[in-house]
Amino acid sequence: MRTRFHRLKPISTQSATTCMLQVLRDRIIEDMTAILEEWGCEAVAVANPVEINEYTDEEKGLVATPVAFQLASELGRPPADIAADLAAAFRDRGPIGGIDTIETVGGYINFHVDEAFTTRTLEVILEEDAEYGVVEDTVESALFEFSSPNIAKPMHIGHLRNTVLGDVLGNVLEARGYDLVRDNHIGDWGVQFGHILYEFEQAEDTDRFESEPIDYLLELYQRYGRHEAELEEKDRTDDLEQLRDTGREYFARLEAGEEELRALWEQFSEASRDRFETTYDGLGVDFDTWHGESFYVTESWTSRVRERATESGIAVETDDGASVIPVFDDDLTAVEDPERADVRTDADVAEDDTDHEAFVITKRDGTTTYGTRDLATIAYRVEQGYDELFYVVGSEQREYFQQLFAAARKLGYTDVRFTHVDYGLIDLPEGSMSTRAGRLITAEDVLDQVRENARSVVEENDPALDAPTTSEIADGVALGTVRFENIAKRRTKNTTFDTERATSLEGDTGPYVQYAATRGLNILLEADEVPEPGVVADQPFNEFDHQLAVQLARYPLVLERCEERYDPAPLAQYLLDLARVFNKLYHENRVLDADQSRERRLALVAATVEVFETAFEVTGIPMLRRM
RNA sequence: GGGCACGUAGCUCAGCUAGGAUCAGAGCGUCGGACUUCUAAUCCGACGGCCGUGGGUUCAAAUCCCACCGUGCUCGCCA
Repeated sequence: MRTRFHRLKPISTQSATTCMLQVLRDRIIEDMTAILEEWGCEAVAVANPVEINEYTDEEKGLVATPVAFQLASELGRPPADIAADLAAAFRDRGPIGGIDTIETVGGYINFHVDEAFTTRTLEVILEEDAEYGVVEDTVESALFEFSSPNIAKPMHIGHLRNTVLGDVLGNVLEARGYDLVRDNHIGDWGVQFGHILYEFEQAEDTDRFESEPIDYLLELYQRYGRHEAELEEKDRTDDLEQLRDTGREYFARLEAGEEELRALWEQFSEASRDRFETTYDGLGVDFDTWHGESFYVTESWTSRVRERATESGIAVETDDGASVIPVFDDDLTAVEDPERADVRTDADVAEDDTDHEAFVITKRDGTTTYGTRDLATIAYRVEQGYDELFYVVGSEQREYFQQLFAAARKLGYTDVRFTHVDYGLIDLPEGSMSTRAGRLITAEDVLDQVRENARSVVEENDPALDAPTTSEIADGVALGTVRFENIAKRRTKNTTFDTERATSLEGDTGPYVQYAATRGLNILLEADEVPEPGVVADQPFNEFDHQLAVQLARYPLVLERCEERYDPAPLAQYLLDLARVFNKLYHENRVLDADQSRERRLALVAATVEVFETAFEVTGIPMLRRM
């Protein structure tokens, strides 16, 4: 699915991407620093002295600085005067490549880019090809955990968001120089499997597992929930405890390795993984490893961290035989950061101390908890030698992860960086999702609905199209819709799921962006060859051409911003902008039959398609030949 | 109650990290225009907002600080 429809030959290979805007900004800052030093005002230097505007016009420069305002009180002169002097000083220092004129408007100093900037931008994109915006030197090796569905349950729209967000963010980090191992940390262990195993043994309809394994397992899970609820409702407290004990006992037997239960569990696990594979195929998502939680139990990592905790004295045994690591409030400062984290390495808890939480690593029945397995996972990953561990997990687990990281530091895992990439919850109009209550929308349901919507649009637009092509386009549009939808919002936002909106193909959506890219691609396919920007640089560009070139220049900065925020949303927003600007150009300008600008515009369109393709690879949005 | 997020047009959201200049933006919805042209899944226009509230910092605040209000999540020997 990540095929590129065309590939432009690289003219030269470059090790690192060139961001024209970055080059300009750095140069201007350099000059400005020198000037301010001459003036004796270097102390005024501020965090962000030079701004890059998204658009350029007659008045505003693409690059500008309001630094004169900051100097005004220092120098006791009006900003406009200072700006004029500064601009003159800039001019005296000689020309800046890519900058044409330096003008002032009030206290602003505007740097207007020239044609050489535009040409160079196009050249860089066409030369660097798929490497445009990419940082090639490896900065860090990291384990990147995302998706992580639970077996015996279907993937729902929450997993969908996690999976797409995680996959795209992973791509962003790789483009920014991270060496990632993607791990699907399957939720395949815990007392809930004791519950399911118990219900399975009680059930008389177990033959249904063969034909519809996931639905059946889900039903068993819900059955247990109903049994609990019934007893609770009737206030049969003793029976309820009895049921819970039994569930715990089944899990304890599973964890102890009882063969019969283990064999059943294997079947559950395998059926679930098969189903997940299908969903991931449809989404175009891949993992390097699928170590589930069970892996760390089976491979004795849980025992190892327990021993380590006990021997080092950071864990204490409670009266009823459980083992806990006390995590104090003070332990939680900057736990993610290996440089700044500072935790207590004893477990001396005064009788009435309340400034700590007990992080349980052995329950009183001897079994592991989610936390035990996560610590074991950290132990394993640290031994693998990663610099950083990423966790793409919902924000509802924020406090938990703080405690987990603190516990890991106490265990002596002090060199690795932890990053919890949290994101807002998705709930339904009727309330929060509940698998147990059957209140959920599955990922497959959403995909199917979008495919159906897409198919009917394709059939309406192009009734003569053959069936396979229709499906191919519909699938491509559906994937583009779902992937875009799940990354376009800032990740910290909560969302109430709206089926109509989430499956819509109109407005600020994936198909809008795909359509623009497809139009561009078709212009290229009509043209026989793409000229070199430098050779045709004397052909005229109008404002639409220039706006588009400016958008293209921004791309590397957008990727950088995505990395800084650990959020692909800025990239999605950028794609909307790029598509808008391109659509406008498409409407206003002719390319193939332009009088004087044909070749230069072809280079511009080629660069645009290149950026679309590169960004599509990052976001996993398919590039379509037609739609 | 403590902690963490979020609060911008009727609705869904950008913009906030690094405060700047018509910076109040997009989409949906509503109304009205544009296909003999490289695909109209497009484009253009109109309508629509004291940027939750109140203070503060600053030459300058949607953006930073404080307080408050509202919403969500969280504080399990669940995951």
